[in-house]
Amino acid sequence: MKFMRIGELARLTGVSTKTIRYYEDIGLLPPPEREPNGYRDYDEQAVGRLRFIRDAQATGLTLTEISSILDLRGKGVATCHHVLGLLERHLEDLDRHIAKLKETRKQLAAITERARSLDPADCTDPIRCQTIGEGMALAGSKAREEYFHASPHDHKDHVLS
Amino acid sequence: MKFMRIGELARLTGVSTKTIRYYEDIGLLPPPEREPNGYRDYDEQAVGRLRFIRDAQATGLTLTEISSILDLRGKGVATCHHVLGLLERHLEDLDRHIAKLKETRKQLAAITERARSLDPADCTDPIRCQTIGEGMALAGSKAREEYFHASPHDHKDHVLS
DNA sequence: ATACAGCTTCCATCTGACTGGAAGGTCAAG
DNA sequence: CTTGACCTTCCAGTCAGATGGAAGCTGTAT
Repeated sequence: MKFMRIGELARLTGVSTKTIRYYEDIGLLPPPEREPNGYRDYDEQAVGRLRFIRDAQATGLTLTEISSILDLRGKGVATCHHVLGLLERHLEDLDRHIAKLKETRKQLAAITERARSLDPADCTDPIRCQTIGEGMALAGSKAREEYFHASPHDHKDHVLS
Repeated sequence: MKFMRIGELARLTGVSTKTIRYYEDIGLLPPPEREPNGYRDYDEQAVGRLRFIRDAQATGLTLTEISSILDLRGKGVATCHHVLGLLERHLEDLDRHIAKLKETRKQLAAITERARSLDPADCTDPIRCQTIGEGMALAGSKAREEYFHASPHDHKDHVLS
């Protein structure tokens, strides 16, 4: 029964084929059926699983942790308790994390407010902008853009022009 | 004027001495004064800065980005509107991220609660443990409706049935 | 005087999560 | 029958963010 190949799965989930194979290598995705020609053949469960991986990753779980959650299948009581514990711990982490985010957001907002209140005419000195922009040219990690689902345009566009 | 050595700073912030030196290497922390014997001598500003780094890092900012933000704060200069734009985007990202985390937290909490409320003795059914795993998947992905439209409004049938 | 904790630099190594590229098989369209 | 888009494996490289260890100095306590 043919469902979809790796490229289709990649398109549906936004995860690259490279990464999908990598997930299979590390045991995060089960090896799918193969077509007679050797091509991977995924069912639609794989889509859900892959999307869950993406979402869980965004809440701060590592791939290893996600793997242990997904590996539950048929493992019985111990795993059940294990995962429940994992979940509870993660909830606490999440609460702490959210609290910190709010606090830091406040600080960042203050910095932004101060910057905004300065005279825009001061922006005529390229050296100054360059100084501030240094390191920002290096900023804009791809991983983070995924994490925040930021708009696709590069941070470099905003630096030094 | 002697304030504190690297070990004390590490204790106050929960950041290892190794990591503190590493942050200095990459320009995230300014080189501190030195005692006559060559030991690093930090003032209490360093504590705030290091704590800010930790918090900002927890929001998903890279060390490079944190560095540029700290430069902006430290110099008090710069009404480079591009930098301002970057900061404002960070804020928007943060708001989205916080909102997403809160929602995920809520869903995870619901699933955890249901799992916890089971009689532990009932946890002998491997299928049930398996369905906890599936429930997890439901928690993370709203887009999943596309694939489980069969009973989109009765999640309980998918979770811990 | 010697032990010991704590500091120094320098350099190598690790982990997590990918990402790239070579070398080659598959298959429908032109 | 070749082109081009996909697919395969395998292995190496990258990047961020640390972490470990060697070799050696400092300063206090027994």
